[in-house]
Amino acid sequence: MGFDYSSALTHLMGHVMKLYRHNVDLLIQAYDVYPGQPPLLIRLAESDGQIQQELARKLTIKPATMTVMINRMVKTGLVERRNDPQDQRVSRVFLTEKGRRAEKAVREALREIEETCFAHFTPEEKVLFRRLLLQMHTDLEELQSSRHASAEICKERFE
Amino acid sequence: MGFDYSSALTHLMGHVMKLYRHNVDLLIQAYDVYPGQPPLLIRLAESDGQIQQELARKLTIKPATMTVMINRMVKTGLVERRNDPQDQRVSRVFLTEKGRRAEKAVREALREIEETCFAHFTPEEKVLFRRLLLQMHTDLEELQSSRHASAEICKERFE
DNA sequence: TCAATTTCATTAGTCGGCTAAACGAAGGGA
DNA sequence: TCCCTTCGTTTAGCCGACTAATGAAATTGA
Repeated sequence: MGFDYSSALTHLMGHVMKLYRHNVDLLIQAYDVYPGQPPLLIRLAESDGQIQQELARKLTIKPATMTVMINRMVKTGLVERRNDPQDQRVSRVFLTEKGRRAEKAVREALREIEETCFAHFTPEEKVLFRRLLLQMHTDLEELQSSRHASAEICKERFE
Repeated sequence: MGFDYSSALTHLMGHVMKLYRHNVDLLIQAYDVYPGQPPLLIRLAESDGQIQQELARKLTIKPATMTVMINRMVKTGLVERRNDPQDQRVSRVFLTEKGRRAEKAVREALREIEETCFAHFTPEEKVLFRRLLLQMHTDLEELQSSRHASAEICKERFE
């Protein structure tokens, strides 16, 4: 009973993340970059010509999502696909010149927003904040895998 | 330059929120409830028969999004629309019996996950965590409105 | 060598969010 | 009264994420 969702910390956290994303959007749309694309641009700038599966793994999204995202970014001219002569299954993704320029601007925008977000945090608070987030992450993964495990047991029972 | 997006706190925070949402999904899908719907169910349980605009305001989503969400929930039998005899423009939204049962289960699931998230936080850490999130929220809103203001000035200059 | 399996990518269909434009009802002013 | 505006909702179309099913190339094994 007495669980007040409105005052939950996760609720507040989701709210802040939404506001964060909105701020990012406002700053990047001038470069033909859409909200989900900054991480991909940044990963490509770190290492051009990666294959889609690897990129999907790094962004923690599914390969199918990556395919669609890249299609759109090809259309807006930020990236291009090239076939790998060694393996015809894979396609390697490269930044175009426009993509390279966009990446610089977008990373600068992210830096600026990051700075704003934590402008009033003391160094100790930032360290603590990170530790708390990592703690949440650990416990959520634990919860997920424990549920997964019990589902497996259920499955076994029916086989 | 030296902005390493991968080690940004916002990046970590987004990652944790994604994991959170995934955990929620796993627990609620048994009740025909989809990821965005729990907040709506909970708001309706607090006060049945609200109009869509009011609900959209409370969930901080756009009325158009609310229309589509409610269409789906009507289809899965969680809620129903009724016309307001006083004002033919609005439609009031009510929980069905199934919706009421789902709301109870979903809120319990959210409570459980919330508990897991913060199981290893001391009371002081929870208080601090909330304060830090609110600080971020304040600064992000400030950033957004300042940019809005400068955009207005730009606009004026061209008129 | 050739069939079976694995692997990477794509397509189709769904949900959640948005904007822009349209539509219908309610209200207000001349 | 009638037109104009405002207001709530809806529709269409886009991006981001997912799953499930399919396609096509590479690899494995008999």
